[in-house]
Order: sequence, then C-alpha cells, then structure tokens
Amino acid sequence: MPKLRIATFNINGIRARLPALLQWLEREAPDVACLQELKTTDDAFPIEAIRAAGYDAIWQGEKSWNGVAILARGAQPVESRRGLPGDPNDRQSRYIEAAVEGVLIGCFYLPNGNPQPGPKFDYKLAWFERLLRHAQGLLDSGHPVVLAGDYNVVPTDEDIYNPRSWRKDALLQPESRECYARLLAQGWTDALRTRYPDERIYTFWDYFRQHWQTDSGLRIDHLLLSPSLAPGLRDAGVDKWVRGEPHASDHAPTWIELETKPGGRKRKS
DNA sequence: ATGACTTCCTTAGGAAGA
Repeated sequence: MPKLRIATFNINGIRARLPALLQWLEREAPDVACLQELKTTDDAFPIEAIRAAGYDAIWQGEKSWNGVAILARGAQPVESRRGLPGDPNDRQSRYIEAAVEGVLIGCFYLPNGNPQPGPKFDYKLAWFERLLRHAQGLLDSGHPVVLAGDYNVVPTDEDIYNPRSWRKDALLQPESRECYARLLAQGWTDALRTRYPDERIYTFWDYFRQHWQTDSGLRIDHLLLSPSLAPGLRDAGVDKWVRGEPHASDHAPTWIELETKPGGRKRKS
C-alpha cells in the first residue's frame, strides 16, 4: 500500500528561514509540506530553490504577515481553493487547498486572536466559524481530506506545559477550544493525539524565557483526518530537531504518515 | 508586567506574534 507523509510547519518567515526549510526537506523528505507565516509577497516566494530541492508548490503570500503554501515532492499540487469562503472582505492570506496523490489538503493559518477580548479575538472566532462551515462541506463531499495547519488553539490543558500563565491568552480561551471541539465533533480525527493518547506533545516553543531549553511547549499545530483517511494513520510525530537549530522558527514541523488506497492514485497499467 | 525574544519593514523603533 502506498504511504503518504504530510507535514505542517509554521516557518515564521520563509526568506529568513530558507536554509532551515531546505535542510528539513532534504533530511525528512515529506511528500507534502504545508507552510504558514510565509511573511512574504507572492513574487518573493523562493520557488526556484524549492524546485531545486525536488518540490513543486502553490502559495498565497502577503506583505509582512501571514501567507500559506503547499509543497509536494515530485508533483504539482492541484489547487482547489485559495482563501476561506464566507467573507469577501477578508484579505488576509490564511487558507490554501490542493489535491495531492488523491488526497485533498487544506492548509491554513488560523488567526492568533490576541489580545482578547477585542477585535482580533472576534476575527479569530469568526474565521473559525467560517472554517467550521467549510470543513463540514468537505466532509459532505466524501473526499479524503487532511486539514493541516497552525490552529492557534491549545485543545486541552494536556497540550501545554503549564496553563497557569496562559489562562488569559486567546489560545486557551473556552471559545477557542469549543470551536476546535466542534470541529472534532463533525467527525475529524486529531492525528497526533490519536497516535499519542497519553503523552505530552508540543509543536511550539516561544522565544521567551528559555522555553525551548526547558521543553515548555504548546501543541497548536494540528493535522485532522476525514473519516475515510483515519483508519490509514500509520504514524505521526514532530521533527523537534528543527526547533533546536540556530535561528529556528518557534514552531517545529509536525507530520503524519498515511496509508492510502491504491485507487486514490493515478497509475499506469 | 506596556516584560522577555524574533521577525518584518526599514535603517531606529513600532507592529505582530502566541
């Protein structure tokens, strides 16, 4: 059975982090890499270096902030959508979607929402409502789907080193957590938590107070699987070594390995 | 705690991240 390794990585500036991205792609060689926080315009996206590394890509940039991309090794992602439906006035580059090897992949950067309460938190919750609506539509389509990205939600207190100093943060608010729980209730499977039901798994360590050195992390980068894909989950993990490199992003790449049905791939007979 | 650390944009210091 063919296997597909799909990763999500908030790179925190693709130009500042290009050497780190290329090193990671060479060493781990994921089949699909969903990137967030490109922090660059479309024309400055380093597509040539990515092609030289054996990947093709689609991306939606934005000056200074946000920005998302989907990379596929040895394949061109077939774009199915850019931008999350539901608000024509939303100009922030936070959602892109493509088919790779018969799997539909939604890659997104959910708004942070701080400070809360306030307009930024309202935007976060409104964006989450739009995601919930779109995710339900994807489920209804019956396609195999992975929703991968920086959700900016710590789902439970088991997903953070110590919730005490984060209680007022947008990432831990009951409203944020309820949105995430409603997403799971639609029928999606949280791949990392399924693979590690009882372990502390972190995907982000902030730059402050030596949080990396003391393993004081948060789990906020998630990969959710549609029902037809969930039984094919073979492995999952976090490439923590990337976070330990010099000039690292504050997030580490988070990945899953899926066994996909041969029917989902085009093959020559 | 208007904190810390790091990026971007611009070239000294503010905005944003989480």
